[in-house]
Amino acid sequence: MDKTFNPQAIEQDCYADWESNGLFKASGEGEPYCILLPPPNVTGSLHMGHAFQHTIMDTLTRYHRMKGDNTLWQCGTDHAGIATQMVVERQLDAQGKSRHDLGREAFIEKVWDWKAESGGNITQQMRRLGTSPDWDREVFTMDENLSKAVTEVFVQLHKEGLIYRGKRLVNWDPVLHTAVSDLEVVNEEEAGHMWHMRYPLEDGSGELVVATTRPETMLGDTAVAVHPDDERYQGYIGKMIKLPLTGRLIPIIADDYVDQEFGTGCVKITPAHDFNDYDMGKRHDLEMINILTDDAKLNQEVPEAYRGLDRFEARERIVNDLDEKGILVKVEPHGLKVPRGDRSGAVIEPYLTDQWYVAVESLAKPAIDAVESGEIKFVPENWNKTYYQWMHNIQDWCISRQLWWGHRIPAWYDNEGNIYVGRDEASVRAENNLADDVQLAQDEDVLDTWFSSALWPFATMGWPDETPELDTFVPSSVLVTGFDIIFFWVARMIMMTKKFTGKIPFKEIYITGLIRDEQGDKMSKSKGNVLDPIDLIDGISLDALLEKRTGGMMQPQKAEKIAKRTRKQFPEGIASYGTDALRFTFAAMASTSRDINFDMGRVEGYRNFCNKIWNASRFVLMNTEDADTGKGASADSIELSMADQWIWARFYQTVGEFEQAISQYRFDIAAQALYEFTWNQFCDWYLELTKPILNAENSTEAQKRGTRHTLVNMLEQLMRLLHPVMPFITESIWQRVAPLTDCEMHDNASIMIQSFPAKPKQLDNTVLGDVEWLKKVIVGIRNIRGEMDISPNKPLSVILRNASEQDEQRFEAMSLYLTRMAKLDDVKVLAVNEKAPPSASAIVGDMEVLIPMAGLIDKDAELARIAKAMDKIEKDVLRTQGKLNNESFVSKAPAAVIEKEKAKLADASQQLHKLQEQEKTIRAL
RNA sequence: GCGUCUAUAGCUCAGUUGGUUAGAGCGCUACCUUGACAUGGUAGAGGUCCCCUGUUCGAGUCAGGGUAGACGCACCA
Repeated sequence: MDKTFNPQAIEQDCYADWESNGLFKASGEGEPYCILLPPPNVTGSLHMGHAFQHTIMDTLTRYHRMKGDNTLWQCGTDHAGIATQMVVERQLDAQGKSRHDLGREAFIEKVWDWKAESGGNITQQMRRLGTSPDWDREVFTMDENLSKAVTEVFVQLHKEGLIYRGKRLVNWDPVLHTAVSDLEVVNEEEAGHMWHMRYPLEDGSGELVVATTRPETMLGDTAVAVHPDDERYQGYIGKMIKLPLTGRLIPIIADDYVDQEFGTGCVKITPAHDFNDYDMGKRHDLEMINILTDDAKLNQEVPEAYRGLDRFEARERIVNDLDEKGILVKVEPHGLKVPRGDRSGAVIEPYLTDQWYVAVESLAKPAIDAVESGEIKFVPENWNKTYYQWMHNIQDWCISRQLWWGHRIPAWYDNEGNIYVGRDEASVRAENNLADDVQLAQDEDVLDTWFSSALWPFATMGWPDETPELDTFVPSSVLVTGFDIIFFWVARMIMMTKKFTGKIPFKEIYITGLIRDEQGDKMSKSKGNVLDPIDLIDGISLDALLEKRTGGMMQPQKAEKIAKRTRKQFPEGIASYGTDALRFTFAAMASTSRDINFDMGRVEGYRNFCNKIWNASRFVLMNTEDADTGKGASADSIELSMADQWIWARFYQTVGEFEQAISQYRFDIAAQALYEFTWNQFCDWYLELTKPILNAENSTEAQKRGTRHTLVNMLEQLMRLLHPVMPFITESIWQRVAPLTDCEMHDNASIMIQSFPAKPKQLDNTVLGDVEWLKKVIVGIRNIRGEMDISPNKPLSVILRNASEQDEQRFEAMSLYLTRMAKLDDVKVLAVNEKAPPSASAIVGDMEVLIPMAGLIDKDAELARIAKAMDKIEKDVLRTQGKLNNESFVSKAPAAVIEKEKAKLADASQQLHKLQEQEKTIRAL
């Protein structure tokens, strides 16, 4: 074995073996345990958020597999309609072509080509992360079977009237030329203006001043509204306005939507281009004049001068013209929320089109109930409030997209404009008795990507066919995902799964935090702070990292700043930390917090942890590989030392802590337990405690065998415990150590399919106390050495004063450990009344550990040390006395708490007394 | 406007139903190349738990108010 851990040397081979041996498959035995992978974009690549969530899912999957559950991690990828289509369109654009030049069929073929080219990328990266989903069950949302489910759901919902087609105002992206759902629109505060304009009455008897942030929409105004109770305008209601620039006559109407306090209290109404105006238009039966084309230019409905102008250009022209005509009263700066498409960044237009909708109200009810009843639990729990808030105000879902890449809507039109929905054209004809000569054209639109994602829990299990997987793995056990897609995905899966299977899709929803950079900023290409998980695994040179961060930028002017920052943070690039260190980091950072600032220092620390494990194993193997480890030996030929018994007891405590933490999705606590045990107990103490036995001349063969037996078996079990989080290093070490134990080894033996360490029924707690005592004595002596500046190499004589019977027994039993680990050449137990020479001292319970000062210890230094210790304890004594002297504390606090305080006071007073005695003795020298 | 979250060591974060002296990692200081490991060992320093008021025998933890910041939803003529 190498002296330092080298992850590259082991990871790839390991994975190939697992996969080719079929170890990722559900066993078919035991309790079902299932996790659904949130399908990543098929042509995407693995980012830190994926790596984080996948680590958690894989840890759960591996843990449950080892626990003997029938464990399935169902994986797959998403066709990601808009995102993928945009990528391919950009490629075409580079060749000076648009998708329309190719035509629908050829374009879609291009997308499939792109999928074939880049589609394996993210799944290969997942393999690098060590994830263990059942790859043979991998599905793609546009696979035949999933598409079948999509059609089936659409047809059934349509039949029930829950999918309908309607002309309504939608969020229109004028760059992508498609409708998008409410969720795909982000409203950001931007600086704008408020224009006030005079609208003259038709009869010339006056005017109303209206204010707007979008003056160009005035060309589509079909009313002006005032509040019905507004005294200022009582005389105006019902009169007509002559709309400037167009000369159209529009009514003044009264509607209590109008806020009298805001602006002038008069609102221009443009029903075809504003959601509120649309509602008002419906209420008052107003004309709806669409003045825009689908790329947001003014259309034929407007005066000739403005036709064909882009909306922003038109705004300028109209404002100018109004100003010239004296219609513009004033312009004020005004902050407003601007709706933009989350993909294109374009300003979204409310636009009147025909679209398909899902009527969600009846679907939402059972989905709300499922969470309210506790059948589905959010972890952390308060996310259910976010869920309820959205679900209780849910709007119908616009599911049609004017794209080409996606599931084509299963609807056909005849020449009369009749719509037929069905599984395919033939069944539409059959079901509707349409003659062969009736021409049918399929709807051009495709479905929102999230429509197919919503079916993930059951469509991946074979629905609409009746399959065993539907029975076994629906509901799945837990969904691991981010809060950013609770509405997009989680809520819709609950609705659809309830609707079509009658079951919930998952029992728990573990909402992870969002990975941010070390300063708490979101990672983004434009900020240049993106970390690629693969680069943390393999390492990357500074040059390559700079190229990655600054190459092909949308805003090249930022490149220099990014390069500077990158050079500063990674002057030598990024080191190779290996998968296990990265995974451990993610686990350790997975607390309940919603933002997780990724700290490179943690990765480095856990890389060191891997190295520690590696070297501990090296030590174990060095001492056992060519020796008798008691394999197959009878129990009576193996003599376990106190240290051996202690480490087992400590180990199972840790197993308990780990399992408890995992059951609550506290991966940070679980990781902490693993780290603490492995480093601070196993390495720092246990391995050191084996050395005296292995090296002592007078150890018996049974004792040495016992120690070796514990070394290999402990390490073997520890690897199992660590395996769910750190699959590679544990497999690699396990392969070496398991043959030294009684584990059954066959050709395809892997740690992956060993059972998880199980706590024996009885744990001997007495050894725990014994070894804790030993540790205290050793630490006390080391402390004196450290603070007195006595070389660790200098052997010391030690005297134990006021030792109880138990102290003496413990000393007898562990003197070998004590003398070796504290480097003592002599230990003497002082008899009662026997005088000790002047000494430095450490206190362990009632016992004092004395190190004679002669020739070793500086009087002043020891006095200083005692003063420091007394200071600490004095404060303690005072605080405790204060509490116990407080009558209300004594009368009101629970007895157990008072007892504790009393014991504490007694202990502290005794220690203080001893320190005072020591001080007197030393001062007298 | 409605709702959610965060504030603890220089940095990144734990801290359970209120109850020992508030913890970890990194960083820092001193010493140590000891046959597993310097990606290491030993010892140590470092805290006004954001502020105020309250409840309580007792508050980092609970309540009210405030400050600073993050996010979601709705609305903004």
